[in-house]
Amino acid sequence: MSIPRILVVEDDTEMRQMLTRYLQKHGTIALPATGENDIKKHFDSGRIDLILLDVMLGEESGIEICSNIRQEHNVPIIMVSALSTDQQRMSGYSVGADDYIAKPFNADLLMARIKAVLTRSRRSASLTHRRRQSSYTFAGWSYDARTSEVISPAGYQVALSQRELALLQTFLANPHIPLTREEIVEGLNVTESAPENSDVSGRAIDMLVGRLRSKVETNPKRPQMLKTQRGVGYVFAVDVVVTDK
Amino acid sequence: MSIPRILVVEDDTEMRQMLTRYLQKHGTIALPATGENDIKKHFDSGRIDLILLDVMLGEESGIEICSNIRQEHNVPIIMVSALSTDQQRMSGYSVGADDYIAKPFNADLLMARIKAVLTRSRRSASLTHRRRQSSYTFAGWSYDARTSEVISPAGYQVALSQRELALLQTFLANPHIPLTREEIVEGLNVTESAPENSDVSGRAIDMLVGRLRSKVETNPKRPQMLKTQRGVGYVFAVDVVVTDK
DNA sequence: GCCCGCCCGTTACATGGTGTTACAAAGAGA
DNA sequence: TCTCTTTGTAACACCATGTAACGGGCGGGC
Repeated sequence: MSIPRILVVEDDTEMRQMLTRYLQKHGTIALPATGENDIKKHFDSGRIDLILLDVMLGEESGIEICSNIRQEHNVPIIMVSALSTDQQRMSGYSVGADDYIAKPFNADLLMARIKAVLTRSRRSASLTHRRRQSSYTFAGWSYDARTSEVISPAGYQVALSQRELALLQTFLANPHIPLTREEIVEGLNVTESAPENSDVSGRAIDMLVGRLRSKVETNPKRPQMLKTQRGVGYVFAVDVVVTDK
Repeated sequence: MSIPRILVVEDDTEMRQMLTRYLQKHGTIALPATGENDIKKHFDSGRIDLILLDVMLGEESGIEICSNIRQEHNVPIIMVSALSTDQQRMSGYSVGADDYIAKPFNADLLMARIKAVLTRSRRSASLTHRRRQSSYTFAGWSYDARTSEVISPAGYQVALSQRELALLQTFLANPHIPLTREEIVEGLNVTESAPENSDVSGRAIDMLVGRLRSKVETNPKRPQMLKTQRGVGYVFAVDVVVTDK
């Protein structure tokens, strides 16, 4: 892939300059924009790989802009905001943002998330899936990606940790496909928009799978869903129904 | 596919109305029915894509109705019931229900299952997208490739290792055909999505066959199914019935 | 700031699957 | 029947994986 072209939509001049400089220093092309009109111009004049969008743009609402962009383009969007309540986060995701980051943010964290989103969209066909507000059903279980709620066939809500959720999501995106441990790690890095989890060591995935099994398998000793492929990795061995909301 | 037409068989008026309204809101055509007579009328008057069938219908037994329908039509059936014990579930499946859901149920979950069943039946209609989701029957045994379950004639589930399963699958795909050890190794490499098992050494297949025999032959000393072709290899010497799901 | 609890990776050990080896048993041919 | 070859079987060893226990790190509450 060529150098990523990132559109920085931010009305505060200082902030905008800071961001563009930072992005350029990190090997990307940063295109400054202040509002919806600018965005359109940039779209007309060339490829855009990602949009960094401030939620509060004086007059205009970032949320609305995000929603508009989404209707026309399939470009990844990261929302940036001083507001970080779940409420805000929700409305960001609900209009199709791929990630959401709160001000003030650590610059390196931002870079990591940008990388994650770019990687994700590059391979969205294979390992990963867009983070949409889908809900999944599998073997009587249901998982709502929006609320991260996991419901057992008996109707109980099961509490999974973040990492376990990310693992589950990775499997749900690749049912019936044997995944190597490396692929799973990649999947986790993409699903969680956390700073690149180096995670080089060996058995961590095994542990994680074990812990997920203990929570979602009826009989963890004889797993029905999270099956081991000896010498390969793991497979999610049940059908998954995805319901877009 | 056109809009799915779903027959809702439920004697409780409130429940029936609730269900039909919900289904209609989700893009399906819901046809209300209260008993077996209604069902027949609907079958005569048009296409039915799926039946949602309450187990407890006052006088009539849903199980019986299900069984009757199955004898005449090949329509998918989802049983709905307040009883969710495994006992009940079993008798539901044993008369041919495609799924079983317990009251009270989450409406979205129900919708997801409906979608799953409809997708499944659509898939089986088109020859192209057939995965190896077949189930096999041979000499009283059954093997479900989807769940990898092997059931003995007596009804016991037999646990086979991955390699043994792959071997069984290889034989099931080539009944009555003598296979050399090399051909079997190839078959295993195809069946298992494992890294090319070089498997150069000699006797491994013999061992594998031996182990499979010890699990599926009544008298492993005098094998009836996995017969040895001296100087050649092995044959799977019973008829196999393949049932696509 | 301190303490507590949770997440999660690490480590060490247990378990189990699978190929190898060795030897016994069964066939085939002389 | 004797002998050679092929196959069956049990014991073993190796390695991938399962699992329990530990501990560092981090965030929340006081």
